[in-house]
Amino acid sequence: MAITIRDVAKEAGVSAATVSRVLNNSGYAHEDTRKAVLDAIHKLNYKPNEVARSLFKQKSKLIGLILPDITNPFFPALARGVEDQLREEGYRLIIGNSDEHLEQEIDYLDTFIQHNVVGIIASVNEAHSDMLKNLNIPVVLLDRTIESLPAVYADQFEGGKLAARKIVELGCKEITIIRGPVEVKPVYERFVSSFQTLRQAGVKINVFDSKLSFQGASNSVKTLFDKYPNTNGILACNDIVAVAVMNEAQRTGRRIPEDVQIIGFDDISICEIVYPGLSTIRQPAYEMGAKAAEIIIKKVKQEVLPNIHCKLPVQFVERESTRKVGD
Amino acid sequence: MAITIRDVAKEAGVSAATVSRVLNNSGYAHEDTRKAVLDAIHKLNYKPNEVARSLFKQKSKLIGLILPDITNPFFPALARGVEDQLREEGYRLIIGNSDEHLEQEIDYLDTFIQHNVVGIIASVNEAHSDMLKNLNIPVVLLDRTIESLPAVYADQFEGGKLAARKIVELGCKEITIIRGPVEVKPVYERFVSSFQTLRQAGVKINVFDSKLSFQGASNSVKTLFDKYPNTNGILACNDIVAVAVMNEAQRTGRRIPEDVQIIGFDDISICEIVYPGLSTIRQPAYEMGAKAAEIIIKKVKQEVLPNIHCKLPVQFVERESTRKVGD
DNA sequence: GTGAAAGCGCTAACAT
DNA sequence: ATGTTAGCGCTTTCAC
Repeated sequence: MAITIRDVAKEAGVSAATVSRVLNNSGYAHEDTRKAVLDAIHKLNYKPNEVARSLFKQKSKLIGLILPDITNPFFPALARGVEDQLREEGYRLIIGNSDEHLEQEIDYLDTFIQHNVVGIIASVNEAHSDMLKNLNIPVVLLDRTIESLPAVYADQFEGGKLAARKIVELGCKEITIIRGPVEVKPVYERFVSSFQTLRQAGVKINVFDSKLSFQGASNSVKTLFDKYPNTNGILACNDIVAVAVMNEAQRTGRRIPEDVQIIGFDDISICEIVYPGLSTIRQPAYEMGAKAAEIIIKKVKQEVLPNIHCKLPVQFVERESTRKVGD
Repeated sequence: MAITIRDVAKEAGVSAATVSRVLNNSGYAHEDTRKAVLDAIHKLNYKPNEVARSLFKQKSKLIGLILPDITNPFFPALARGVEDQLREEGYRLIIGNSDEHLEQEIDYLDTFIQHNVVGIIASVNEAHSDMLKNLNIPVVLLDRTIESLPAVYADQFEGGKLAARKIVELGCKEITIIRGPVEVKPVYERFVSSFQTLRQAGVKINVFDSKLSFQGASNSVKTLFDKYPNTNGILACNDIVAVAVMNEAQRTGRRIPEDVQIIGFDDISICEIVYPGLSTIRQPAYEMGAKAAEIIIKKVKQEVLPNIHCKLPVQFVERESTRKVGD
């Protein structure tokens, strides 16, 4: 059917082993044979069968990626970072959405292993991470992390603090923190950090709960201003929720930022195109993905690193949903 | 290292061939041996090596998916549809973003083949589709399609017409169509259809160009109202552009929908959370992905279908960026 | 009904 | 410097 290494061997008048050697730059090969082989490869447009390679070597060029839900714009940004970095090194990505279901995570993990993936990058909740520890291939956690495994993530405490500080500096007196699901660690951390910071600042604090998804956020947020009509500063757990809040604010006749200031979290692309532009805490999602890919590649290449925890910096991105009172 | 079929065979006191038979429900197996084998499998937690299977059978359980850019929210919706449908049947997804670069598409295609994928789902521009025709595995085009290959897509002409009709019905007299890149076929088609429909309606038509991406749309759109200050109805080539336009409209002091009405295209999640909510032409992205997956599976199973072109319906989703004048 | 043997395409000893 | 051989884990004839 397809062209095999034997076809190339025949064409070049050598053995399959020789072709393999020039292909992999392993062992000796006379310059002339080398040329002949390369010519044959070119002529037949031969592409080695990765499956056969994988079977023999017990390792593929595949990396498994498990994400909660690619439909949430933060994750595609991570995924692109991973993919672009991986491609450079000849690796490919098998991707799986878990929808936060343990069962699906396990399912994907199993099939990743069955496909001889050489490494796994995953974003899972703490409670789900057990099976990741017993894998005998490298694992790097991304965004959602746990202590005992290598990880790449953004500085949630700093982010939470930054957001809180800003909203206080901006002059808000009654601040509502919108807390996402507490099972999602980074989201919980930013909440805690914001809360503590606000506490110290001595402002009035409200806590309001919301889902993270589009649908969920939109619903959750509807009662926000009924419950806290006088809130003039809002810290949202992510940008989606923040945009939903902006919507609700405007719907109830509030001006942004004059009446309510809003700060999001993540800096997904939407922030820049909504009106008014959404001020937010930027997580370098793409870079996080790329970093995770870089680490996994190093591990695959046996460069044994310590249990590395790579914390990337966040930053406040100022747009129009915030403005210093009096400016 | 990992548990192989031989381990199971030993455990069950049978040969590997027998294990294989019960595993695949092929050939005979005495009920008792069957049970013994199943027990052994369970006891050892054996999972067959898909790579070995793939090598022997010359076909894997992998499907390749090529998308322009997963960072554009329309595509994750497609991808989820594909993935969810595929998972049900035990298939897994290798995913690649092409960024519309022919080179990257070819690159991914090559490595898909090298990994023995059994089918490919792709969203590529017409000019890039040549190499897809010469593959000897099933291909289904998704969203961006060409005549000569099986395809799943939404009815762009109907969508374009619908949008145009609506904006006229709504009472707009000077309508601006924002045209995306003409190389992107569905985008071009909806433009043509809108344009024709508007033509027949005898309203004043402006045509304005924009990129499709967040960044691109945001920039492109900045001069829109300088150029057409009196436009009171806008047909955007996609929702991202539409939101960027809403931004620009509000920035220039226009009220939506009182001063300008805006209709987007796609119905991505953002539409629902922005303020005001964006009226749009809905493409059933998730269903499109699922349908493409369904077709590719059928083809993989040799159910030879004709060169199927599956056109899914679009619909107008009314939100707050449009309102009948006088209402 | 079950086992032995061959082979998918490749690579890594081991010979030569 | 190159070829021969064996084997990665699986499935499928083909004997029995």
